Amino acid sequence: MQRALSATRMVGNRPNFPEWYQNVVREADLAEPSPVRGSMIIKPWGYGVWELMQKDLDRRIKETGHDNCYFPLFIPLSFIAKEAQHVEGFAKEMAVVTHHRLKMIDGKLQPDPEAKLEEPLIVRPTSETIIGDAFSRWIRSHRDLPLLINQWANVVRWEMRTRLFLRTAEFLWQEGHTAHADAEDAMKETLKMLEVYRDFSETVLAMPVIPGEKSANERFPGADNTYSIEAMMQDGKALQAGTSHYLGTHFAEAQNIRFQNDAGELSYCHTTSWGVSTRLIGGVVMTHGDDDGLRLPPAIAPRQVVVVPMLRGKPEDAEVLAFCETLVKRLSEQTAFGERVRALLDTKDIRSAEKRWNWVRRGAPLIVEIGPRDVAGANVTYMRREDLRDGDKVRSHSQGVDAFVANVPAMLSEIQATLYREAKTRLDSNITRDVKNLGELSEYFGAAAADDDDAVEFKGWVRAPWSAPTGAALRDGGN
RNA sequence: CGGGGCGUGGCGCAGCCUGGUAGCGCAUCUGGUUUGGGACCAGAGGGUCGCGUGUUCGAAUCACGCCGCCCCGACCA
Repeated sequence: MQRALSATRMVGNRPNFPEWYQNVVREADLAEPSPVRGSMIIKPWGYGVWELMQKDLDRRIKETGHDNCYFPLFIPLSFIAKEAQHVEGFAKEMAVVTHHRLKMIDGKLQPDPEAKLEEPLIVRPTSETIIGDAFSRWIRSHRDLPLLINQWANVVRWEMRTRLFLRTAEFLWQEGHTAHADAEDAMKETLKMLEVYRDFSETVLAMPVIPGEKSANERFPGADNTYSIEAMMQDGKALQAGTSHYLGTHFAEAQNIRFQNDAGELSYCHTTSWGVSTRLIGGVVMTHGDDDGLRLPPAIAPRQVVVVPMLRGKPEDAEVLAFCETLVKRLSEQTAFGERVRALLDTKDIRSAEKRWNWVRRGAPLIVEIGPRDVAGANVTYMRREDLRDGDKVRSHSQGVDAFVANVPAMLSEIQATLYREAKTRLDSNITRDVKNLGELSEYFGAAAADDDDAVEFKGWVRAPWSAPTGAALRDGGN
Protein backbone atom coordinates (compact mmCIF):
# COMPACT_ATOMS: atom_id res chain seq x y z
CA MET A 1 0.00 0.00 0.00
CA GLN A 2 1.51 3.27 -0.95
CA ARG A 3 1.56 5.75 1.80
CA ALA A 4 1.63 8.88 -0.24
CA LEU A 5 1.30 9.74 -3.86
CA SER A 6 4.44 11.81 -3.97
CA ALA A 7 7.32 12.56 -1.72
CA THR A 8 6.88 16.24 -1.08
CA ARG A 9 3.90 18.23 -0.04
CA MET A 10 5.03 21.76 -0.74
CA VAL A 11 2.96 23.65 -3.22
CA GLY A 12 4.88 24.33 -6.37
CA ASN A 13 7.50 21.89 -5.32
CA ARG A 14 6.07 18.60 -6.43
CA PRO A 15 8.95 16.91 -8.21
CA ASN A 16 6.84 15.64 -11.05
CA PHE A 17 3.51 17.34 -11.13
CA PRO A 18 2.14 15.64 -14.28
CA GLU A 19 2.92 12.23 -12.88
CA TRP A 20 1.33 13.15 -9.57
CA TYR A 21 -1.76 14.32 -11.45
CA GLN A 22 -2.13 11.06 -13.30
CA ASN A 23 -1.66 9.11 -10.10
CA VAL A 24 -4.41 11.06 -8.37
CA VAL A 25 -6.81 10.58 -11.27
CA ARG A 26 -6.19 6.85 -11.14
CA GLU A 27 -6.04 6.40 -7.37
CA ALA A 28 -9.13 8.52 -6.82
CA ASP A 29 -10.99 6.26 -9.22
CA LEU A 30 -12.03 9.14 -11.46
CA ALA A 31 -11.12 7.85 -14.89
CA GLU A 32 -8.83 5.63 -16.90
CA PRO A 33 -7.43 5.67 -20.40
CA SER A 34 -9.63 3.84 -22.88
CA PRO A 35 -8.59 1.50 -25.68
CA VAL A 36 -9.26 4.38 -28.05
CA ARG A 37 -6.29 6.65 -28.26
CA GLY A 38 -6.81 9.97 -26.54
CA SER A 39 -10.20 9.03 -25.12
CA MET A 40 -11.03 8.19 -21.55
CA ILE A 41 -13.43 6.13 -19.54
CA ILE A 42 -14.99 8.25 -16.83
CA LYS A 43 -15.58 5.94 -13.88
CA PRO A 44 -18.57 6.18 -11.53
CA TRP A 45 -16.84 8.36 -8.95
CA GLY A 46 -15.58 10.76 -11.62
CA TYR A 47 -18.88 10.81 -13.45
CA GLY A 48 -20.64 11.46 -10.17
CA VAL A 49 -18.57 14.60 -9.79
CA TRP A 50 -19.49 15.67 -13.32
CA GLU A 51 -23.18 15.06 -12.69
CA LEU A 52 -23.08 17.34 -9.67
CA MET A 53 -21.27 20.03 -11.64
CA GLN A 54 -23.83 19.68 -14.41
CA LYS A 55 -26.74 19.89 -12.05
CA ASP A 56 -25.61 23.11 -10.45
CA LEU A 57 -24.46 24.78 -13.63
CA ASP A 58 -27.58 23.72 -15.50
CA ARG A 59 -29.66 25.50 -12.89
CA ARG A 60 -27.59 28.67 -13.33
CA ILE A 61 -27.89 28.50 -17.10
CA LYS A 62 -31.65 28.17 -16.87
CA GLU A 63 -31.90 30.93 -14.27
CA THR A 64 -30.23 33.26 -16.75
CA GLY A 65 -32.94 32.55 -19.29
CA HIS A 66 -31.51 29.79 -21.46
CA ASP A 67 -33.29 26.66 -22.64
CA ASN A 68 -31.66 23.31 -23.25
CA CYS A 69 -31.94 21.44 -26.51
CA TYR A 70 -29.96 18.94 -28.49
CA PHE A 71 -28.30 19.21 -31.88
CA PRO A 72 -26.81 16.34 -33.89
CA LEU A 73 -23.38 14.85 -33.38
CA PHE A 74 -22.73 14.92 -37.12
CA ILE A 75 -22.26 18.12 -39.04
CA PRO A 76 -22.16 18.36 -42.83
CA LEU A 77 -18.68 19.26 -43.97
CA SER A 78 -20.08 22.16 -45.98
CA PHE A 79 -21.41 23.80 -42.80
CA ILE A 80 -17.96 24.03 -41.27
CA ALA A 81 -16.59 25.42 -44.50
CA LYS A 82 -18.78 28.51 -44.29
CA GLU A 83 -16.77 30.50 -41.79
CA ALA A 84 -13.15 30.96 -42.90
CA GLN A 85 -11.48 31.46 -39.51
CA HIS A 86 -13.54 28.68 -38.05
CA VAL A 87 -12.28 26.32 -40.74
CA GLU A 88 -8.71 27.34 -40.18
CA GLY A 89 -9.01 26.84 -36.44
CA PHE A 90 -10.57 23.42 -36.46
CA ALA A 91 -9.58 21.77 -39.75
CA LYS A 92 -6.51 20.17 -38.23
CA GLU A 93 -8.39 18.25 -35.58
CA MET A 94 -11.59 16.92 -37.05
CA ALA A 95 -12.90 13.38 -37.10
CA VAL A 96 -14.54 12.69 -40.44
CA VAL A 97 -17.20 10.11 -41.27
CA THR A 98 -16.95 8.98 -44.87
CA HIS A 99 -18.79 5.65 -45.05
CA HIS A 100 -22.02 4.19 -43.75
CA ARG A 101 -21.32 0.48 -44.01
CA LEU A 102 -18.68 -2.12 -43.32
CA LYS A 103 -17.96 -5.06 -45.56
CA MET A 104 -15.86 -8.19 -45.33
CA ILE A 105 -13.27 -7.85 -48.06
CA ASP A 106 -10.43 -10.36 -48.33
CA GLY A 107 -11.32 -11.63 -44.89
CA LYS A 108 -10.97 -8.17 -43.41
CA LEU A 109 -13.79 -6.02 -42.12
CA GLN A 110 -13.47 -2.59 -43.68
CA PRO A 111 -15.48 0.37 -44.96
CA ASP A 112 -17.44 -0.66 -48.02
CA PRO A 113 -16.11 1.37 -50.97
CA GLU A 114 -19.61 1.33 -52.38
CA ALA A 115 -21.07 2.86 -49.24
CA LYS A 116 -19.24 6.14 -49.42
CA LEU A 117 -21.18 9.21 -48.26
CA GLU A 118 -21.87 11.82 -50.88
CA GLU A 119 -20.90 14.52 -48.45
CA PRO A 120 -18.57 13.60 -45.60
CA LEU A 121 -19.85 14.32 -42.09
CA ILE A 122 -17.61 15.69 -39.42
CA VAL A 123 -18.04 14.83 -35.76
CA ARG A 124 -18.79 18.12 -34.04
CA PRO A 125 -15.78 19.85 -32.50
CA THR A 126 -18.31 22.52 -31.39
CA SER A 127 -21.73 23.34 -32.75
CA GLU A 128 -21.71 26.96 -33.92
CA THR A 129 -22.38 25.98 -37.50
CA ILE A 130 -25.19 23.50 -37.09
CA ILE A 131 -26.90 25.61 -34.48
CA GLY A 132 -26.42 28.71 -36.62
CA ASP A 133 -28.15 26.90 -39.44
CA ALA A 134 -31.15 26.31 -37.19
CA PHE A 135 -31.04 29.89 -35.92
CA SER A 136 -31.27 31.14 -39.51
CA ARG A 137 -34.61 29.37 -39.80
CA TRP A 138 -35.88 30.11 -36.31
CA ILE A 139 -35.21 33.84 -36.37
CA ARG A 140 -37.36 36.11 -38.51
CA SER A 141 -38.23 39.10 -36.40
CA HIS A 142 -36.67 41.23 -33.67
CA ARG A 143 -39.43 39.70 -31.56
CA ASP A 144 -37.61 36.35 -31.80
CA LEU A 145 -34.57 37.86 -30.09
CA PRO A 146 -32.67 37.27 -28.00
CA LEU A 147 -32.58 33.54 -28.70
CA LEU A 148 -30.92 31.78 -25.79
CA ILE A 149 -29.97 28.12 -26.21
CA ASN A 150 -27.74 25.66 -24.40
CA GLN A 151 -26.84 22.04 -24.97
CA TRP A 152 -25.04 19.38 -22.96
CA ALA A 153 -23.09 17.22 -25.35
CA ASN A 154 -19.92 15.42 -26.26
CA VAL A 155 -17.54 16.88 -28.82
CA VAL A 156 -14.48 15.54 -30.58
CA ARG A 157 -11.24 17.31 -31.31
CA TRP A 158 -8.46 15.12 -32.64
CA GLU A 159 -5.76 16.42 -30.34
CA MET A 160 -2.13 15.49 -30.84
CA ARG A 161 -1.33 15.25 -27.20
CA THR A 162 -3.93 14.23 -24.65
CA ARG A 163 -4.19 14.11 -20.87
CA LEU A 164 -7.05 12.68 -18.84
CA PHE A 165 -9.75 15.33 -18.35
CA LEU A 166 -7.46 18.19 -19.36
CA ARG A 167 -7.34 17.46 -23.03
CA THR A 168 -8.97 14.38 -24.52
CA ALA A 169 -10.06 13.63 -28.05
CA GLU A 170 -13.66 13.35 -26.91
CA PHE A 171 -14.96 15.35 -23.99
CA LEU A 172 -18.23 16.32 -22.37
CA TRP A 173 -19.32 19.91 -22.06
CA GLN A 174 -22.09 22.38 -22.28
CA GLU A 175 -22.17 24.90 -25.09
CA GLY A 176 -24.39 27.91 -24.97
CA HIS A 177 -25.35 29.68 -28.18
CA THR A 178 -27.26 32.90 -28.34
CA ALA A 179 -28.37 35.40 -30.96
CA HIS A 180 -29.03 39.09 -30.31
CA ALA A 181 -30.25 42.16 -32.11
CA ASP A 182 -27.15 44.23 -31.52
CA ALA A 183 -23.54 44.13 -30.40
CA GLU A 184 -24.25 45.68 -27.05
CA ASP A 185 -26.78 43.04 -26.07
CA ALA A 186 -24.55 40.21 -27.31
CA MET A 187 -21.56 41.56 -25.42
CA LYS A 188 -23.67 41.84 -22.29
CA GLU A 189 -24.59 38.18 -22.68
CA THR A 190 -20.94 37.19 -23.24
CA LEU A 191 -19.85 38.88 -20.03
CA LYS A 192 -22.87 37.67 -18.09
CA MET A 193 -22.00 34.05 -18.79
CA LEU A 194 -18.36 34.67 -17.96
CA GLU A 195 -19.57 35.88 -14.59
CA VAL A 196 -21.79 32.80 -14.21
CA TYR A 197 -18.70 30.67 -14.77
CA ARG A 198 -16.64 32.69 -12.32
CA ASP A 199 -19.19 32.38 -9.57
CA PHE A 200 -19.80 28.70 -10.28
CA SER A 201 -16.10 27.94 -10.24
CA GLU A 202 -15.48 29.78 -7.00
CA THR A 203 -18.54 28.80 -5.00
CA VAL A 204 -19.13 25.26 -6.24
CA LEU A 205 -15.67 24.06 -7.23
CA ALA A 206 -13.90 26.18 -4.58
CA MET A 207 -11.57 27.11 -7.41
CA PRO A 208 -10.67 30.81 -7.54
CA VAL A 209 -10.21 32.20 -11.01
CA ILE A 210 -9.24 35.35 -12.80
CA PRO A 211 -11.67 36.40 -15.49
CA GLY A 212 -10.32 38.34 -18.44
CA GLU A 213 -10.01 38.72 -22.14
CA LYS A 214 -7.72 36.51 -24.22
CA SER A 215 -5.24 37.96 -26.64
CA ALA A 216 -5.94 37.82 -30.38
CA ASN A 217 -3.78 34.76 -30.92
CA GLU A 218 -5.73 32.88 -28.27
CA ARG A 219 -9.15 33.79 -29.57
CA PHE A 220 -11.74 31.22 -30.55
CA PRO A 221 -11.71 30.74 -34.34
CA GLY A 222 -14.33 33.10 -35.66
CA ALA A 223 -14.75 35.25 -32.55
CA ASP A 224 -14.32 38.99 -32.18
CA ASN A 225 -13.59 38.68 -28.47
CA THR A 226 -12.82 35.68 -26.31
CA TYR A 227 -13.04 35.89 -22.53
CA SER A 228 -11.97 33.20 -20.12
CA ILE A 229 -11.68 32.31 -16.49
CA GLU A 230 -8.19 31.14 -15.58
CA ALA A 231 -7.33 29.10 -12.52
CA MET A 232 -3.89 28.56 -11.02
CA MET A 233 -2.88 24.95 -10.55
CA GLN A 234 -0.51 23.79 -7.83
CA ASP A 235 2.40 23.80 -10.23
CA GLY A 236 1.83 27.50 -10.83
CA LYS A 237 0.46 27.06 -14.32
CA ALA A 238 -2.79 28.47 -15.60
CA LEU A 239 -5.74 26.34 -16.58
CA GLN A 240 -8.27 27.85 -18.93
CA ALA A 241 -11.36 26.73 -17.10
CA GLY A 242 -14.13 28.25 -19.18
CA THR A 243 -14.58 30.52 -22.17
CA SER A 244 -17.18 32.95 -23.42
CA HIS A 245 -17.07 34.39 -26.93
CA TYR A 246 -18.58 37.38 -28.63
CA LEU A 247 -18.82 36.23 -32.23
CA GLY A 248 -19.88 39.51 -33.80
CA THR A 249 -21.78 38.91 -37.00
CA HIS A 250 -19.29 36.45 -38.49
CA PHE A 251 -21.43 33.38 -38.14
CA ALA A 252 -24.58 35.33 -38.86
CA GLU A 253 -23.12 36.49 -42.16
CA ALA A 254 -21.77 33.05 -43.02
CA GLN A 255 -25.10 31.39 -42.26
CA ASN A 256 -27.54 34.12 -43.00
CA ILE A 257 -28.91 34.60 -39.50
CA ARG A 258 -30.98 37.73 -40.03
CA PHE A 259 -33.96 39.45 -38.51
CA GLN A 260 -36.31 42.20 -39.48
CA ASN A 261 -36.18 45.16 -37.11
CA ASP A 262 -39.11 47.33 -36.13
CA ALA A 263 -38.45 49.55 -39.15
CA GLY A 264 -38.80 46.56 -41.42
CA GLU A 265 -35.11 46.39 -42.35
CA LEU A 266 -33.12 43.15 -42.42
CA SER A 267 -29.97 42.98 -40.35
CA TYR A 268 -27.56 40.34 -39.12
CA CYS A 269 -27.74 38.96 -35.62
CA HIS A 270 -24.86 39.23 -33.18
CA THR A 271 -24.11 35.83 -31.70
CA THR A 272 -22.27 34.45 -28.69
CA SER A 273 -21.11 31.07 -27.53
CA TRP A 274 -19.71 29.87 -24.22
CA GLY A 275 -18.73 26.59 -22.63
CA VAL A 276 -17.15 24.64 -19.82
CA SER A 277 -16.13 21.02 -20.01
CA THR A 278 -15.03 17.95 -18.10
CA ARG A 279 -11.67 19.70 -17.97
CA LEU A 280 -13.05 21.30 -14.80
CA ILE A 281 -12.62 17.94 -13.08
CA GLY A 282 -8.92 18.08 -13.91
CA GLY A 283 -8.88 21.60 -12.53
CA VAL A 284 -10.40 20.42 -9.26
CA VAL A 285 -7.77 17.69 -8.99
CA MET A 286 -4.90 20.09 -9.64
CA THR A 287 -6.36 22.73 -7.33
CA HIS A 288 -7.29 20.64 -4.31
CA GLY A 289 -5.38 17.35 -4.55
CA ASP A 290 -2.64 16.55 -2.07
CA ASP A 291 -0.16 13.76 -1.39
CA ASP A 292 -2.92 11.47 -0.17
CA GLY A 293 -4.97 11.88 -3.32
CA LEU A 294 -8.00 13.95 -4.16
CA ARG A 295 -9.79 16.37 -1.87
CA LEU A 296 -13.25 17.08 -3.18
CA PRO A 297 -15.17 20.23 -2.37
CA PRO A 298 -18.28 18.91 -0.57
CA ALA A 299 -20.58 20.63 -3.07
CA ILE A 300 -19.42 18.26 -5.80
CA ALA A 301 -18.56 15.17 -3.74
CA PRO A 302 -20.78 12.26 -4.86
CA ARG A 303 -20.62 11.07 -1.24
CA GLN A 304 -20.05 13.77 1.32
CA VAL A 305 -19.96 11.50 4.35
CA VAL A 306 -18.77 7.91 4.15
CA VAL A 307 -19.35 5.65 7.12
CA VAL A 308 -16.90 2.77 7.53
CA PRO A 309 -17.95 0.14 10.06
CA MET A 310 -15.09 -1.50 11.94
CA LEU A 311 -16.18 -5.09 11.63
CA ARG A 312 -14.30 -7.86 13.34
CA GLY A 313 -16.20 -10.99 12.42
CA LYS A 314 -17.73 -11.15 15.89
CA PRO A 315 -21.29 -11.01 17.27
CA GLU A 316 -21.09 -7.29 18.09
CA ASP A 317 -20.73 -6.60 14.34
CA ALA A 318 -24.50 -6.65 14.04
CA GLU A 319 -24.83 -3.82 16.53
CA VAL A 320 -22.14 -1.83 14.78
CA LEU A 321 -23.92 -2.21 11.46
CA ALA A 322 -27.28 -1.28 12.92
CA PHE A 323 -25.74 1.82 14.49
CA CYS A 324 -24.16 2.76 11.15
CA GLU A 325 -27.39 2.28 9.24
CA THR A 326 -29.22 4.57 11.61
CA LEU A 327 -26.42 7.09 11.39
CA VAL A 328 -26.49 7.15 7.58
CA LYS A 329 -30.24 7.51 7.61
CA ARG A 330 -30.07 10.45 9.98
CA LEU A 331 -27.28 12.06 7.96
CA SER A 332 -29.33 11.70 4.79
CA GLU A 333 -32.08 13.72 6.45
CA GLN A 334 -29.74 16.66 6.95
CA THR A 335 -29.40 19.42 4.39
CA ALA A 336 -26.20 20.93 3.03
CA PHE A 337 -25.78 23.27 0.05
CA GLY A 338 -29.54 23.18 -0.38
CA GLU A 339 -29.72 19.42 -0.81
CA ARG A 340 -29.91 16.26 1.21
CA VAL A 341 -26.55 15.22 2.62
CA ARG A 342 -25.09 12.46 0.49
CA ALA A 343 -24.05 9.76 2.94
CA LEU A 344 -22.89 6.22 2.27
CA LEU A 345 -22.43 3.14 4.42
CA ASP A 346 -19.51 1.21 2.96
CA THR A 347 -20.20 -2.43 3.64
CA LYS A 348 -17.76 -3.85 1.13
CA ASP A 349 -16.09 -6.94 2.53
CA ILE A 350 -12.53 -5.70 2.71
CA ARG A 351 -10.38 -4.59 5.60
CA SER A 352 -11.72 -1.44 7.14
CA ALA A 353 -8.32 0.23 7.14
CA GLU A 354 -8.12 -0.22 3.40
CA LYS A 355 -11.63 1.13 3.00
CA ARG A 356 -10.66 4.23 4.89
CA TRP A 357 -7.74 4.92 2.57
CA ASN A 358 -9.80 4.27 -0.51
CA TRP A 359 -12.12 7.08 0.57
CA VAL A 360 -9.20 9.30 1.50
CA ARG A 361 -7.77 8.90 -2.00
CA ARG A 362 -11.15 9.57 -3.58
CA GLY A 363 -11.48 12.71 -1.55
CA ALA A 364 -14.67 12.10 0.43
CA PRO A 365 -14.94 15.20 2.68
CA LEU A 366 -15.90 13.37 5.87
CA ILE A 367 -14.90 9.80 6.67
CA VAL A 368 -16.54 8.25 9.70
CA GLU A 369 -15.30 5.11 11.43
CA ILE A 370 -17.59 3.26 13.79
CA GLY A 371 -16.46 0.47 16.11
CA PRO A 372 -18.08 -1.24 19.11
CA ARG A 373 -16.69 1.37 21.46
CA ASP A 374 -18.41 4.15 19.49
CA VAL A 375 -21.65 2.20 19.60
CA ALA A 376 -21.40 1.72 23.35
CA GLY A 377 -20.74 5.41 23.96
CA ALA A 378 -23.05 6.71 21.19
CA ASN A 379 -20.03 8.37 19.62
CA VAL A 380 -18.61 8.73 16.15
CA THR A 381 -14.97 8.86 15.20
CA TYR A 382 -14.30 10.83 12.04
CA MET A 383 -11.69 12.43 9.84
CA ARG A 384 -11.93 15.60 7.81
CA ARG A 385 -10.31 15.16 4.43
CA GLU A 386 -9.29 18.79 4.04
CA ASP A 387 -7.30 18.59 7.26
CA LEU A 388 -6.30 14.95 7.33
CA ARG A 389 -2.90 14.96 8.87
CA ASP A 390 -1.09 16.32 11.86
CA GLY A 391 2.46 15.82 10.69
CA ASP A 392 2.62 12.16 9.78
CA LYS A 393 -0.32 11.28 11.99
CA VAL A 394 -3.90 11.10 10.84
CA ARG A 395 -6.05 13.55 12.74
CA SER A 396 -9.02 11.71 14.19
CA HIS A 397 -11.94 13.41 15.92
CA SER A 398 -14.54 12.04 18.28
CA GLN A 399 -17.97 13.40 19.02
CA GLY A 400 -21.35 12.35 20.37
CA VAL A 401 -23.51 11.04 17.55
CA ASP A 402 -26.32 13.59 17.99
CA ALA A 403 -23.96 16.53 17.97
CA PHE A 404 -22.10 15.08 15.00
CA VAL A 405 -25.22 14.63 12.91
CA ALA A 406 -26.29 18.18 13.69
CA ASN A 407 -22.82 19.51 12.86
CA VAL A 408 -22.32 17.80 9.52
CA PRO A 409 -23.89 20.54 7.39
CA ALA A 410 -21.73 23.16 9.08
CA MET A 411 -18.61 21.04 8.71
CA LEU A 412 -19.26 20.50 5.02
CA SER A 413 -19.60 24.23 4.56
CA GLU A 414 -16.38 24.80 6.49
CA ILE A 415 -14.53 22.28 4.35
CA GLN A 416 -15.81 23.96 1.21
CA ALA A 417 -14.69 27.33 2.55
CA THR A 418 -11.29 26.06 3.64
CA LEU A 419 -10.52 24.55 0.25
CA TYR A 420 -11.45 27.82 -1.39
CA ARG A 421 -9.39 29.87 1.03
CA GLU A 422 -6.29 27.71 0.54
CA ALA A 423 -6.55 28.00 -3.23
CA LYS A 424 -7.29 31.70 -3.09
CA THR A 425 -4.27 32.35 -0.90
CA ARG A 426 -2.10 30.39 -3.29
CA LEU A 427 -3.41 32.35 -6.25
CA ASP A 428 -3.00 35.75 -4.64
CA SER A 429 0.46 35.08 -3.25
CA ASN A 430 1.86 33.75 -6.51
CA ILE A 431 1.08 36.66 -8.75
CA THR A 432 4.08 38.92 -9.24
CA ARG A 433 2.94 42.47 -9.80
CA ASP A 434 6.06 44.55 -10.23
CA VAL A 435 6.95 43.54 -13.78
CA LYS A 436 6.77 46.59 -16.01
CA ASN A 437 8.00 45.54 -19.41
CA LEU A 438 9.00 42.69 -21.67
CA GLY A 439 12.61 42.76 -20.50
CA GLU A 440 11.63 42.26 -16.88
CA LEU A 441 9.17 39.61 -17.89
CA SER A 442 11.77 37.59 -19.77
CA GLU A 443 14.12 37.97 -16.87
CA TYR A 444 11.52 36.74 -14.40
CA PHE A 445 10.67 33.61 -16.33
CA GLY A 446 14.27 33.36 -17.47
CA ALA A 447 15.52 29.85 -17.84
CA ALA A 448 12.04 28.37 -17.71
CA ALA A 449 11.78 28.52 -21.47
CA ALA A 450 14.97 26.52 -21.92
CA ASP A 451 14.01 23.83 -19.43
CA ASP A 452 13.69 20.38 -20.82
CA ASP A 453 13.77 18.25 -17.72
CA ASP A 454 11.06 17.54 -15.23
CA ALA A 455 12.23 20.04 -12.68
CA VAL A 456 10.40 23.06 -14.00
CA GLU A 457 10.67 25.77 -11.43
CA PHE A 458 7.55 27.18 -9.85
CA LYS A 459 7.09 30.64 -11.33
CA GLY A 460 3.47 31.48 -10.77
CA TRP A 461 1.90 34.27 -12.75
CA VAL A 462 2.93 37.76 -13.60
CA ARG A 463 0.67 40.74 -13.83
CA ALA A 464 2.12 42.89 -16.59
CA PRO A 465 1.17 45.56 -19.08
CA TRP A 466 -0.37 43.99 -22.10
CA SER A 467 0.36 44.94 -25.69
CA ALA A 468 -3.21 45.12 -26.85
CA PRO A 469 -4.68 44.28 -29.19
CA THR A 470 -2.44 41.39 -30.22
CA GLY A 471 -0.64 40.50 -27.03
CA ALA A 472 1.78 38.70 -29.28
CA ALA A 473 4.93 40.13 -27.79
CA LEU A 474 3.93 39.13 -24.28
CA ARG A 475 2.35 35.81 -24.89
CA ASP A 476 4.80 33.95 -22.66
CA GLY A 477 3.29 35.71 -19.71
CA GLY A 478 1.69 32.66 -18.15
CA ASN A 479 -1.79 34.03 -18.23
C1' C B 1 4.07 17.70 -35.65
C1' G B 2 9.52 18.78 -33.61
C1' G B 3 12.96 17.27 -29.31
C1' G B 4 13.73 13.72 -25.20
C1' G B 5 12.35 9.28 -22.39
C1' C B 6 9.79 4.63 -21.75
C1' G B 7 6.96 -0.08 -23.05
C1' U B 8 8.50 -6.98 -18.52
C1' G B 9 1.61 -10.44 -14.34
C1' G B 10 -3.75 -5.51 -12.02
C1' C B 11 -0.03 -1.39 -10.19
C1' G B 12 5.20 0.00 -9.40
C1' C B 13 9.84 -1.95 -10.86
C1' A B 14 14.61 -5.24 -11.49
C1' G B 15 16.78 -8.21 -15.31
C1' C B 16 18.99 -6.10 -21.08
C1' C B 17 25.45 -3.50 -21.39
C1' U B 18 28.43 -9.06 -20.91
C1' G B 19 21.90 -13.79 -25.30
C1' G B 20 21.00 -19.77 -22.11
C1' U B 21 13.10 -19.35 -22.68
C1' A B 22 11.51 -14.40 -15.99
C1' G B 23 12.08 -12.17 -10.78
C1' C B 24 10.83 -8.58 -6.66
C1' G B 25 7.32 -5.30 -3.84
C1' C B 26 2.19 -4.10 -3.55
C1' A B 27 -2.58 -6.01 -5.04
C1' U B 28 -5.57 -10.89 -5.80
C1' C B 29 -7.15 -16.06 -3.92
C1' U B 30 -6.96 -20.03 0.21
C1' G B 31 -5.97 -21.39 5.33
C1' G B 32 -4.59 -19.70 10.05
C1' U B 33 -3.43 -15.82 13.62
C1' U B 34 -4.80 -10.82 14.60
C1' U B 35 -8.32 -6.64 15.44
C1' G B 36 -9.61 1.20 17.47
C1' G B 37 -7.11 0.48 12.55
C1' G B 38 -2.77 1.83 5.90
C1' A B 39 -1.71 -6.21 10.02
C1' C B 40 1.23 -11.01 10.42
C1' C B 41 2.48 -16.24 8.99
C1' A B 42 2.06 -20.10 5.40
C1' G B 43 0.56 -21.48 0.66
C1' A B 44 -1.56 -20.42 -4.31
C1' G B 45 -3.12 -18.21 -8.99
C1' G B 46 -1.67 -14.78 -12.61
C1' G B 47 3.20 -12.81 -17.69
C1' U B 48 2.45 -14.11 -26.18
C1' C B 49 8.68 -9.65 -21.60
C1' G B 50 4.26 -3.61 -26.95
C1' C B 51 4.07 -5.76 -32.31
C1' G B 52 6.74 -7.60 -36.59
C1' U B 53 11.02 -9.08 -39.24
C1' G B 54 15.99 -10.43 -38.88
C1' U B 55 20.83 -12.38 -36.54
C1' U B 56 21.70 -16.92 -33.62
C1' C B 57 21.78 -23.75 -31.80
C1' G B 58 19.13 -20.35 -28.51
C1' A B 59 16.39 -13.41 -28.00
C1' A B 60 13.07 -9.85 -22.55
C1' U B 61 18.36 -9.22 -23.75
C1' C B 62 21.44 -7.82 -30.25
C1' A B 63 19.76 -5.18 -35.30
C1' C B 64 16.00 -2.93 -38.29
C1' G B 65 10.94 -1.39 -38.87
C1' C B 66 6.22 -0.31 -36.78
C1' C B 67 2.73 0.77 -32.78
C1' G B 68 1.62 2.79 -28.10
C1' C B 69 2.52 5.71 -23.70
C1' C B 70 4.96 9.82 -20.91
C1' C B 71 7.54 14.67 -20.63
C1' C B 72 8.99 19.48 -23.01
C1' G B 73 7.50 22.68 -27.19
C1' A B 74 3.64 24.37 -30.68
C1' C B 75 -2.02 24.19 -30.57
C1' C B 76 -6.51 23.79 -28.02
C1' A B 77 -12.25 23.61 -23.53
